[in-house]
Amino acid sequence: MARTREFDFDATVAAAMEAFRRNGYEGTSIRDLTKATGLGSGSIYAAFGSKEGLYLAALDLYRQRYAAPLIDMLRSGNDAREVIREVFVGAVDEIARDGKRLACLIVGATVERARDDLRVAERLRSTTRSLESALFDVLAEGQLRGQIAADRSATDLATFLVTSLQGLRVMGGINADRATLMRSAEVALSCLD
Amino acid sequence: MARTREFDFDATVAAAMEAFRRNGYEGTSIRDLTKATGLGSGSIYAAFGSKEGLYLAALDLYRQRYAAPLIDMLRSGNDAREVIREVFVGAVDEIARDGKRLACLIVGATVERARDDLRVAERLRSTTRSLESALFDVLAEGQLRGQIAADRSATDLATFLVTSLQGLRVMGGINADRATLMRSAEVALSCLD
DNA sequence: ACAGTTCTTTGGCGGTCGTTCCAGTTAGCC
DNA sequence: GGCTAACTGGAACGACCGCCAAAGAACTGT
Repeated sequence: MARTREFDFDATVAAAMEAFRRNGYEGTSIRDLTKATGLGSGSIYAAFGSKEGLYLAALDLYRQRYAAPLIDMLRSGNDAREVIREVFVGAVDEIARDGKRLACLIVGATVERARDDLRVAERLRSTTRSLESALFDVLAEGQLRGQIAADRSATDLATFLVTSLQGLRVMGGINADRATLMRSAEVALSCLD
Repeated sequence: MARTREFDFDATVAAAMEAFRRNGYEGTSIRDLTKATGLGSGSIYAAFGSKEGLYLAALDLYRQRYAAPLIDMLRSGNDAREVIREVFVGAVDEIARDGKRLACLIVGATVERARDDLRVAERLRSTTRSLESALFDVLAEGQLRGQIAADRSATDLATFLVTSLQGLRVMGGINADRATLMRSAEVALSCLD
C-alpha cells in the first residue's frame, strides 16, 4: 500500500464549493482554492485532475446537499400543499440568510458554465428534471385528493414552481430581504389553489 | 481642437455587450473585447477607463435596450392583462431565440458581479425597482377596473412577476425550449386571475 | 530495516491577464 | 500649412493564470 490521504475529501470539496459560490468559476483561481482548501495545487490536481474537475465535484456536492434534500422532502409522502410550502419557505430562508454572500451554485453554473461545459449542463438538466419529477408526483397526487387545483396540468405547475425557485435565487442576489422574497413565494404558491 | 473620435461609440458598446453576454465578465478578456469591438486596447482604456467601465456601459446599454422597452410597454396605457402578457411572451420569445447563446446580462451581472461591484448592484436594484413600479401601476389600475384579481396586493404581484421573469431567464440557460418556457409563463400569468 | 507505492509540497513552466505607455496618425484652429 | 490635441494600434509591464514535474514524506507489506 501507500501513504494514506491526509486531507478530508468532503471538507475539501465543501471549501471549494463555498469559494466557487462566493466568487464564481472564473473568479476563483487555483491559488484561491489552495487557500480555501489548505491543499497545495499539486494535491488538487492529483485528486481532481483539473479546475473543472474540482468545480464538478463542488457542483455535485451542492446538488447532494441542497437539491437532494428538497427532493427527499417532496417524496416523504406528506401533505402535498404543506410539503411544497416547506420547500419554498426553506429556500427563502436560505436565500435570505446568505444570498448576499453566497450565490446558488446551480444558478451560477447555469449562467457562467452551462454554455461552455457539457458536463455541467448535463448535471443541471438532471437536477432540474429530478426536482420537476418529484414536484409532479406530489402535485398529481394532491390533485387526485383535491388538495391542489386540477384545472392546470401537474407538469406545467411543476415546471412553473422550479422556475419560481430559480427566480427567487436571482432576486436574492439583488435584494435578499426575507419578507419581500416570501411575499413573492406566497404568490407563486397561490397558483396551487 | 483636435482629432475626432473615429469609432462608433454605441456600436462598440453593443459589441462589448454581446461579448459579455456570451462569456460573462471574467470570461471575457480585454483582448476578446478588442477583437469584438475592433478597437485597440488603448482606445478602450481612453474611452472607458477600465474593463469595469466598459462592462458598466454594456450593462447600461442592455438596460436601455431590453428593460426600458418593457417599462415603456407597461406605461403605454393599454389593457393591463394584455400588456403584461405581451411582456411575458416577448421575454419568452427572446429567451427561446438566443437564450442558449446569450445570457441575460442582468441575471449574469447579479450572479457574477453584484457581490463585488457596488455600481453594478445599484444599477440592478434601480432597474428592478423601475420594472416593479411600472408593473405595480398597471396592476393597481387593472384591479380598479376589475381586470386583475384584487385579493392580492399589487405590490406582491409586481414583485412576483419580476421574480418569474428572472426565473424564466435562468431556465432558458438550462432548457430553452419555447413551449416549456411558455407553459411556465402561462401559470405565472394565471396568478392575475 | 527496507522496498515499493502513493500522497504531499515546492517551485516554476509557458501563457494570458488588466493595464499603461508610446510612437505615429489625423482632424480642427490659426 | 504649421501647430496642437486627441485618437489610434500595438508593444510591453508586472502579476497572475492553470497546470505539472520532481522530490520529500508517510504508509504498507515483506
